[in-house]
Amino acid sequence: MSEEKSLNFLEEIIEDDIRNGKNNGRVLTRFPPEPNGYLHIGHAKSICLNFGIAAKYNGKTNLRFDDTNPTTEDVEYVESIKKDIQWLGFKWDKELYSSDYFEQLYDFAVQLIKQGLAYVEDSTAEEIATAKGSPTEPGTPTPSRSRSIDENLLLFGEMKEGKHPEGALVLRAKVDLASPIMHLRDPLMYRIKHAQHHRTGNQWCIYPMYDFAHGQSDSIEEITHSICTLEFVPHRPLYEWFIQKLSIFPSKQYEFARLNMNYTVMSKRKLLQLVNEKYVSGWDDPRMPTISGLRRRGYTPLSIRNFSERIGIARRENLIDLSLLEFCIREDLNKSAWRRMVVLDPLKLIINNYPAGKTELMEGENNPELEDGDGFRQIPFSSELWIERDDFMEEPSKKYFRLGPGLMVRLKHAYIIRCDSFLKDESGNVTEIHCTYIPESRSGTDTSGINVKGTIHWVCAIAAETAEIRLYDRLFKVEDPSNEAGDFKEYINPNSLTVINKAFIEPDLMNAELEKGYQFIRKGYFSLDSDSTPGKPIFNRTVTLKDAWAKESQKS
RNA sequence: UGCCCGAUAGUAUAAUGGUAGUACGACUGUUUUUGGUGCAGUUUGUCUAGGUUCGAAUCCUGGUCGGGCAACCA
Repeated sequence: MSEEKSLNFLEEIIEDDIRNGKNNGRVLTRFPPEPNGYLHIGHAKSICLNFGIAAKYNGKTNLRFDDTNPTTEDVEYVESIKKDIQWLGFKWDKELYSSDYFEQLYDFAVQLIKQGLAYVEDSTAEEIATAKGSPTEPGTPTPSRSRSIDENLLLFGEMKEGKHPEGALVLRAKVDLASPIMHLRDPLMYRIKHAQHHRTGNQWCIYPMYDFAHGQSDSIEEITHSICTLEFVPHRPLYEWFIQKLSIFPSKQYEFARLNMNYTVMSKRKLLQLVNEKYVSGWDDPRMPTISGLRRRGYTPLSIRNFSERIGIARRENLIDLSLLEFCIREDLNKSAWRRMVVLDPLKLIINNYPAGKTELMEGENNPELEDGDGFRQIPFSSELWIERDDFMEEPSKKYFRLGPGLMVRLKHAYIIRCDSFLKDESGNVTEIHCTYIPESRSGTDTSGINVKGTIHWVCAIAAETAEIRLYDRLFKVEDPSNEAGDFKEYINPNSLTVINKAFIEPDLMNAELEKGYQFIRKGYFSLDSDSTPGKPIFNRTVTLKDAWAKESQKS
């Protein structure tokens, strides 16, 4: 029937597991964000993967907040993360928190101490680091390593009870200080933090490290396939070590390459800097690669899901072209966005032979891609119009299909006109152009027999409303700002935002709705910004249309 | 210089020992009342040197290149 689509390597693993009856064919994944920032397009890839792959194999996905570091986390982030996942169109099975397991994790730690596999360390962070050795030299034991089990139990209990200041003691796993895998050189399991946790408050003053929380949480939930990004590959031996020593459910970790995209940054640390240092207006600034930023910019959930599908899943490092994301949103919006006419850079056009004061209503389909145009709207027309300044050239080149002295164009949804003359101000700028219209050329009932090459958009000067338009360009001037010398912020594109205070919009756009895409004909896709107030719409440009003319004219 | 990943067109991603394909990009033509869309087509690739094999992108060995690992972050 349908074309067999090739599987990515994770799907192959899962199909293999199902064939072999592993976990009785059960598939349970999890999406485990730390609530210390907003989700970005890279997380969207992971969300689509985790939720998508589970759904494909009749499994489920838990949402688990990996909240083991109270000093960086906040409920604001928890709420934004939940909203973004739902907006993308996914439903989690259980909403869970690593902090739900603090008691259980503590018991696990006690168990390991009793097994002689964990000890309380009293060296400083620097001393610990030094004693770990280097990749080419083995580490050396600290005096704490030989502490008795009873003393370890006593001290760990004291840590929990808050008898020690931050930094005084940590709990370490006793693995192998000579391991060629640095991660196995007695990693930290617990540290003291006298901090307020966003869920457990002051109940705890010791917090498990990632390595002692993540795998165990997976295991407690009986996650079958714990999918994470490549930077966790070195953690896998430890992940397995803890599970084995604790004799708990053997969740398995698999890694794929995280998404990198050119002309932006994708680390929460850097995104946080952009927000805190006011390079952008917030996490949802339309220039941000965050899901909330893309939403505000006008991206649709479908476009992001399609994007995630197209970029694929592999273990190779990648740098995806922004143009692919743009293709995905154009593809979706072309099929769904209502067409409207807006003049961004206005020039007055007067039709000399059209009766002054007369108005007509022209009819325009909402979307020519859809059946019956997806309905129609009325567009007022009169003898005075606004057209785009770059749709007129005083001395047009050969390939220019628009207006110039003596040239004819079609006014979209209206008449064919011919340019007769134009006016200039004292500094040489064109201020007004005068035309003649062909009465029998009206759209739909054209009997003029005239063919013109160009069609331009316009807005009736009498009926026009106005709006603020925000145009966005890539946030960075270079493809990979993190890879450049110096601070990545030096490479921010100073022209990433252009504000047009007063654009002329056709009246129907006063009814524009949030999170609905509009195509401003010949200009791009736009959506209403949440800063809009009644009677004062603000539009964000989601993405331009492909513009073959811009390329053509750049050549010369 | 210890350990671990990885390497297929500009960018991604398939081919699971048997014709190197697909998408985006680029380019050409065509349609079009959006220089948009659609349609048709062109272009460019298996890191390298050996080996195994009738046959290698795929398996083996060496090399090269790229990335990661020594946070009281996740």
